Amino acid sequence: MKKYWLVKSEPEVYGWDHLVAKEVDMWEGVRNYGARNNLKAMQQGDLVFIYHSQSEKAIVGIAEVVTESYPDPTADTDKWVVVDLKPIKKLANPVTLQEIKEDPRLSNMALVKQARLSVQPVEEEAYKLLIKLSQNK
DNA sequence: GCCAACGTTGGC
DNA sequence: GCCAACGTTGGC
Repeated sequence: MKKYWLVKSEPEVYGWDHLVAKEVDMWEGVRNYGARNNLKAMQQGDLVFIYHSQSEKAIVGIAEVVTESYPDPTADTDKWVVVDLKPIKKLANPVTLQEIKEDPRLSNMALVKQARLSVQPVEEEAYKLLIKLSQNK
């Protein structure tokens, strides 16, 4: 069954536009065990929200997992992994952290409760709702 | 730029 | 293996 995820990045370092420019790219640099476990659970075809932290604090686009996890070639040990992501589409309107916090139906999202987790699962209901929010403007 | 939250490291 | 100290992330 298809699953949904959310990954965070700082747009100035590596954001949605970088991914679009590359067409398909490794999502690398995850150095956190919780986040890594989520990366490992990703499967081909899963959908991934790209969230921009810091200056933007909004979900900006959707990517698809094209290759499930494999060892991170940029790491000096083999305990870290990456996945390959392909941008699918930019959201019509970004969904901001503020909007997410204001919606009680989204208050249990890891994004709200565990601000620092850089790779996190998203419930299917939350996914659908976020898509709606991105269109209702 | 500050600070809270949280993850990691290292001494014991 | 515990826990204090430290470092990093990210919202404000």
